[in-house]
Amino acid sequence: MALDEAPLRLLVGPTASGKSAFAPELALAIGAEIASLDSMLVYRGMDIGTAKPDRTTRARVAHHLIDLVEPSESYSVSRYAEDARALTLSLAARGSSPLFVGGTALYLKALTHGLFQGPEVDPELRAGLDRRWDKEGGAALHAELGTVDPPSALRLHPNDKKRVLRALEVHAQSGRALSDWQREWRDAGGRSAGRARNLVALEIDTAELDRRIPLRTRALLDAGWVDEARRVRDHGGFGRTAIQALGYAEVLELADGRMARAECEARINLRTRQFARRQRTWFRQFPEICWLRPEDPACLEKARAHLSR
RNA sequence: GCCCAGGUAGCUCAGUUGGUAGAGCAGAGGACUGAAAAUCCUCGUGUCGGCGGUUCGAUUCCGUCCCUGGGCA
Repeated sequence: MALDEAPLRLLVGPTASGKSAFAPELALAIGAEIASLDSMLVYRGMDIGTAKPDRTTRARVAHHLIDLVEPSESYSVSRYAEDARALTLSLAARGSSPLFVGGTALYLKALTHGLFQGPEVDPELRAGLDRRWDKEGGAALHAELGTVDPPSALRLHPNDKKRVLRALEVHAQSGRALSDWQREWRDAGGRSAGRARNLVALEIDTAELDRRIPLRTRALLDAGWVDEARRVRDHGGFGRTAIQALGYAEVLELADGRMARAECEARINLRTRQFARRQRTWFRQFPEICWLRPEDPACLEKARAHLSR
């Protein structure tokens, strides 16, 4: 179908690498609109802590896949894949196309490799498994997974609660092993596994990142992050996924006087650096990435050329 | 100046009844398909403060010196 023929164009990079500043220039240069590739920009009202692009920027270039749900709602990679697909179709219908920009590697993989058509989350089922994990212990549930889905049990560490529970959940819902779904998906080539894609990433030294992160944390706090976090909590609250946004838990402790400002900043800086490192690990899984340095005067031109291949 | 408690991994500390030491955190690497800014796994040689002494052997015992807290003057 037409959707799968259009090459994906993406700009990725670790947090604080300068994507937000660079993206509008690049989007204008290639005649695209920006589609966020970020699991935390989807929440309305979480603007400061997630460093969401501001109004001025969004007025210059249209930004999509931002502010999709309330923080109290759960969002997920499957919803993202659907939303991204719908957006691509609607842009195509008016002769435009998206430039995906962000740092959520799982969403990137969902875009490039697609998702198998398996069962969605069943909150009650999952809650029940969660209770069993606490009561019977992870080893017992991992052993149980070994009887219904040996490949997944082999692949997953017994302590990997999140994935062990998901694998059990998939089997309980569909009667099929998660590994079956995945194998079938791989064998079929995936819905868009072969889809052409042009991937550009911003490269930044860890020393420079270490310099920028504390400045960014301080700037976000000075811009009113504490009030924002309080506002979200007092109006609807944080859901299961939104509360995972880096720093909000710490900022709420600061708001309640349970943590000092200096400690709060230090803690957020630490977690941000660790996050950036995990992102680096992820991006190494995409050998086709064209790495560019933002300080290179020809960066924009190189990115434009790479995405226009 | 005297008394007490400490000085062990980048940080906070444990420990060795004398046979050259290990946790947490940090850091590095890895994994990752409906929670992903999440979650999980792997990786620990460091003059055990300095110098002497006792000993086959000292980080451990003894002496002395230095440093850091606290107390008394």
